[in-house]
Order: sequence, then C-alpha cells, then structure tokens
Amino acid sequence: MRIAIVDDDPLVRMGLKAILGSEGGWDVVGEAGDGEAAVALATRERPDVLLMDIRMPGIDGLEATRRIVSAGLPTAVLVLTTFELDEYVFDAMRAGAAGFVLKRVPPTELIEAVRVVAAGESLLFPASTRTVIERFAAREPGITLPELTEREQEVLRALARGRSNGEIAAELFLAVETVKSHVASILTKLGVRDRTQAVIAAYESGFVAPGEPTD
Amino acid sequence: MRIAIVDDDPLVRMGLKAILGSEGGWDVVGEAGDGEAAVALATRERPDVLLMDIRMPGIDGLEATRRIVSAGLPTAVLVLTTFELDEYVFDAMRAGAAGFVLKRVPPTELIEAVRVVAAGESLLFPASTRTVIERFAAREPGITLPELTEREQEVLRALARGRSNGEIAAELFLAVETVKSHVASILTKLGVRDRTQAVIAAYESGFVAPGEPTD
DNA sequence: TGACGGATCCCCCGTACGGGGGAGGGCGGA
DNA sequence: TCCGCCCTCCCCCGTACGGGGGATCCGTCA
Repeated sequence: MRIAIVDDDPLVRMGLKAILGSEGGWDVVGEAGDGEAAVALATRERPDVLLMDIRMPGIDGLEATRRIVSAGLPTAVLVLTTFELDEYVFDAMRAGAAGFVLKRVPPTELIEAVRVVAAGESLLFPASTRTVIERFAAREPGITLPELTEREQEVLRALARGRSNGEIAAELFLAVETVKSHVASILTKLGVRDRTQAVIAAYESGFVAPGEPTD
Repeated sequence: MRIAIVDDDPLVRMGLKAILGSEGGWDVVGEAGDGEAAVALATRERPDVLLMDIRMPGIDGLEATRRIVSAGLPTAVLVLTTFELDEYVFDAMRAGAAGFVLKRVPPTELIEAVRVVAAGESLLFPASTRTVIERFAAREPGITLPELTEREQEVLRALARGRSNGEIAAELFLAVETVKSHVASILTKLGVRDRTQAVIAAYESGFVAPGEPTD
C-alpha cells in the first residue's frame, strides 16, 4: 500500500513516517509541506492513502483535499489535525475527505484509520462522530409536517419528484381532478401557496431528503 | 459500568453477555426481548449503556430508542444490528442513538464501541460512516448544476425559498419580465420544465440544503 | 343509525407561469 | 475594433395551476 504524508512541520512528517513505516507492506511514497505540493504529489504518485494536515501555508489542507478529490484521483484523503474544531470536520467531509482523526490518537488507532480508509470506508474520531450525528439529528425537526393522509403523502412525494398534476394522475391511476383536490388539501394543510413551496416544505421537514430515489 | 441488553433472540443476548462480561468493572444489569420491555428496563435500571437490536416484535428498536432518548434517561443507546441498511443508520441517528455497529464485528471492537458510547462519544461502523459522510457532503450522490450566472444563482436561491416571480422582482428590484427571463434561462440550463423541478435540482445538487437559511 | 373523514370525480374561473420572439446597454475577450 | 455574454426590459399567447363551488362512495366510530 502506498502512502503520502502532507504536513508543514517536518518533525510531524518524520513522526508519522516512523509510525506508518513500522507496518509491513506499507510504503511512504512521498511527502509535501503545503497544499500546492500536496496536489502535485497526489497527481504524480497516485498514492492509496494521503495523510493531510489542515493548517498549512498557502493552500490549506481542505482546499488541497477538494482539488485532489475533484480531480478524480484514486487517493483516499485522511485528514489529520491537531484541533478538535467541529467546523473543520464538516468542511473536511464536504471537501471529500475519507476520514478525520486527531494527531494525538495513539499510533495503533492511526494505523487502523489508515487501514479503514484504504479499504474504501470512512471514519471519524468519536467526538466528531458525535457532533456529526447531533447535527444530522438536529436537522431533522427543522419543521414538522402536519398530518397528511396516505394518499396525500403519495401525492406529495410525487410533487417532490417534480411531477405535474397530469403525470401524477397517470402514475396513481387517478383523474386529474382528484390529484388537484389532493394537492389543494396538501397546500392548505401545509399552509403554503403553491406546489413549489410544498416541495420545499417536504425537503425542510425531512419528508424527503436529497440523494433519495428521485425516480 | 452498568449495561443492558435488548434483543429478541435469547441466544444473541447470551452471546453479548458473554462478550461484555469478560470485561472487568462491567455489569449486565438487565435484558429485554422487545421494545416495550426495553423502555421499561431503561427506565427502571437507568443503565449507562444499552445495546439495542432493531428488528424486534412489537415496538422495534428504533422506536424504543426514541422513547428512551426523549425520556431524558442517562442511557447511551448503542444500536446493534445484523443488517447494513443505510436507512437503519439514518433512522437510528435520528432516533438519538449514540452509536451504530454491526453484530458481526469482532468482540474487541464491540467492547471498544461500548467504551466509546459510555464516554459520551459516538461511533458508527466504517461503512456507515462513509454513507453518512457522503450524504452529508451531498456532493457525490447528487447532481452537478450547470454553470449559472450570478444573477441566475440569486434567482434560483429565491425560487428555492418559494418566491413567486413577482416577489423575486420586488426583492431584487427588477421588472417581472426580467425575473421571467432569468427563470427561463435557469430552466433551460438545468434542463427542467418548471420552477418546482428547478428547486428540486437545487436541493439534489446541494446548491441549497435543508436546514439552511430558509429566509 | 347517523356523523365523519377519506378518496374519488366534476365544473367554472382567474391568473401566474412558461415558451417564443425581440431589443437595448454594458463590459470584457478576441 | 467588433463579437459575444450578461443583464435588463417588452409583447403575445397557451395552458397548467390553484381557488371556489359541489357530488358520490366507502369505511370507521360513536
């Protein structure tokens, strides 16, 4: 397995190298001290795993991660930082990092983390997982949808897939008038003006979520 | 540390008990075979950690978790299931579980998971973490929006807040006709039919996200 | 039994919406 | 310099949409 290490502190790089080098079958194929060099390194060596520091001069680790991921390189970026800042975690996730761990974790856990991301999985250190879960859960009760009947829920799901009244009628084997009356009752129940606002309410309430079966 | 075990299969309960009992300082203070009994058990014993199966007769593990969490009990629920279904993970997170692991993980990892949630942290098994990150990042699974001009992006954001053409015109100090032409070019660029589908595309692409500034 | 809500369907009507076409000003790249 | 893009505004037109009335059938529940 081929590993690259990116950190602006040579001492940290040496430490990481020492830890990872103790594992058999692993090979540290390159090092970099800033984001620019990190992207170049990843492009040239195409390592399996890249340990990425966040705070670096010039292009920081998050931006470098973004570039590496969006370049479609076969490299799993494991973000490795000193600070337990939640925003770092979220930004790293959004940047496309495969994992997020603190530098101060014991060597065995770091090795395990590298193994996990190399296997195509992901991991966060426990405290981050907690905040992620909290934010995920907290997003849920943004608004609560009023009680909708079975049929109305079906129609709302169809609305959230961008269907017109005619299409919904065809899909559910109904007359357009029936669909219209369902839509009308949905609108009044949700207290919104039109189907677009109904779809927004569906997303905001978690009734439908991005990335779910759109069709 | 006081632990409770909830699973409808007596054999599984015995197995878990055997694994956890091998740790010093841990005490299995109760068992339950369904959700109803789980809530009663948690209320009565107030354990530090509760291992919760999902698939159970009657009230399932997710609903039981919801009740335990919303009751404000000092119990960290570690959801433990056989199936690697993503929806289970998300539902468990929403229900307030502190962790989510598969039954088939090695005993050492299970023990580690109990230790983590008991410490007030959270954890997911790696494959779940990956899907959670992906959904959170909302980059990969979604679609990519074609290039929109500044103005078009403003208009799309307004659309995603449920605004009508007239309202957008007022907000942006434009003529309704201008808004209409922006909307028209958005629709053609996104390849969609109406504003509702445009809003859906905005959510699915991550251009806007649930829980973000709705107003 | 009757009341009630859900689901289905019908008609009328006004309008916001979306398609098509065009036109002018500003600003940066070729 | 001229071309192209963006932003702005204008007109016409057809229709899907949403609001307002209904009506009928069905199950549940009191």
